[in-house]
Amino acid sequence: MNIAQSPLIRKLGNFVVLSDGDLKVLEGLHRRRRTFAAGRDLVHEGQVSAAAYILAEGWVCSYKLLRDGSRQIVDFQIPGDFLGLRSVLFRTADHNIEPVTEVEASEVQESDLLNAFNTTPRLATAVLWAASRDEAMVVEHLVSIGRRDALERTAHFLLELSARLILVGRGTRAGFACPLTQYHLADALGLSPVHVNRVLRELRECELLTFQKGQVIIHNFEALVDLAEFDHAYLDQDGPLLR
Amino acid sequence: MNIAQSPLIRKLGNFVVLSDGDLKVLEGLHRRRRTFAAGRDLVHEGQVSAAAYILAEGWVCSYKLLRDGSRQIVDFQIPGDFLGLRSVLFRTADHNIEPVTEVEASEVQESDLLNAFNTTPRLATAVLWAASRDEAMVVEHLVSIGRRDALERTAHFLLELSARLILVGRGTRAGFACPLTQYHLADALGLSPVHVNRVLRELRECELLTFQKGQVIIHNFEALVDLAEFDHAYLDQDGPLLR
DNA sequence: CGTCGGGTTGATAACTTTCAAATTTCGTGG
DNA sequence: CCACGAAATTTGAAAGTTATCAACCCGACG
Repeated sequence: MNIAQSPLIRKLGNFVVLSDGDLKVLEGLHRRRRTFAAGRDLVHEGQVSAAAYILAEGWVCSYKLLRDGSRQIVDFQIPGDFLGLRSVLFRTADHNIEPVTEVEASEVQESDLLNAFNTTPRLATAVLWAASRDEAMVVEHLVSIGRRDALERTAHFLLELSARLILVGRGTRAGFACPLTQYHLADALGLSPVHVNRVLRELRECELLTFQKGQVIIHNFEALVDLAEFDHAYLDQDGPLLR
Repeated sequence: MNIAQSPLIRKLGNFVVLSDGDLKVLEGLHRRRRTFAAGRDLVHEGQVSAAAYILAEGWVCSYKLLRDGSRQIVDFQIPGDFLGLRSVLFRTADHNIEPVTEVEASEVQESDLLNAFNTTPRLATAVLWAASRDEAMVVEHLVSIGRRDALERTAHFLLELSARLILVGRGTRAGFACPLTQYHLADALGLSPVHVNRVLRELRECELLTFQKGQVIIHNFEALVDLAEFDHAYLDQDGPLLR
């Protein structure tokens, strides 16, 4: 794959203008490509992990397991996202990571990462930015679960996914391919799978969006945004901020 | 106040051993002390803010407001915590900050902060650590709201507060002073104030803990930890990690 | 005193889960 | 290409948890 097509570059390009030098360094991080099978945990809680990953293809989710067997998915990562940045800096993973689909990712050693940051501060800024965006997403997720009802919450979640996918060229306002099951949605949204099903039906019947057969089709973007009180300021930049 | 008593230093000291040089730099950050009245927002969403703060005395909360007037408190900050680290790096606040009590805080300019980091990398590590811990707390909060029922959730929240307060010398395993109202709890836990009241009653009647008149008294620490599935690994270090 | 911000309680309503079962989809081997 | 079994989706009914509404109480404070 041409480096310029990489979803990471595409994403970072929304935040900062990357020089040829930046691109070269980024390319360097993309050696050591690895593939992971769906379903088999990539990282488990408590694991003393060595590497971070840049997701090139496929989806993963970060989650925590509770004693009673229920789980809470904290976040999904899609192409262009970092995996385990924090685990690298702090040596121990505080959550599990499961590939939702087969995944291709570049393994990044701690030293290479720090090196890249030292060489190209602009890159460091961009990555920090991305990390900060991820944090903002977790906060927004928290707000959703705490104060939005199931319908709003689901709509918000799918809109956020949509915005993120558009940013890496994997979706449009009309919809996107989505490998998640209703169980994934349930674990992410803090709902039961059965209720997720009903909510999806309602969204469909209101002609807001359809989620079927791995496809999300957005019928009425405006109405969804309004329903979910979705504010994409925290995801979308209106063009690069650093030039 | 003697600098050695500062809650920030006390907290960071749990993560890294601070040299005299580190302490000196930290002390430098503590000029420009300011006081804020309870209830009047310190930062509001969208504000283009300039400074971060180190909380010396009092509690604040970070929250988001929804259209229907409900709010979700994302986190509380207690003495020794940083305020608005992210807003400084990214220029715009994505949430509101309200003092729960009267607050004393040291204003820190972006430049001073970056300067301190450059001078004393160990300090930068410690602060990063603290920031990372905050992130882990938000994640744990998310899990609570998503997958724990009201009782477990409340217990977990109060245990976490307890652990944090102990770390800065403001509490013991037996309890702590807590200026929060039941409304604060409700907004943090994603519950209604009425239900919080009932939950607190139940915790009291089960002789687990009492929350009354601004005091949290922990009657049965073990049972609470078990009920809440509380794992303080993410808060407590078993002694400093960097020497 | 009267008001106001908390706290407390009961009754009812709303939302979501759980349980159970049927149906559809999808990957794999025949 | 079809059959089969497992996984995912769908639906109904009943139960459970939490929210809402409506009072009432109490102590602080002007």
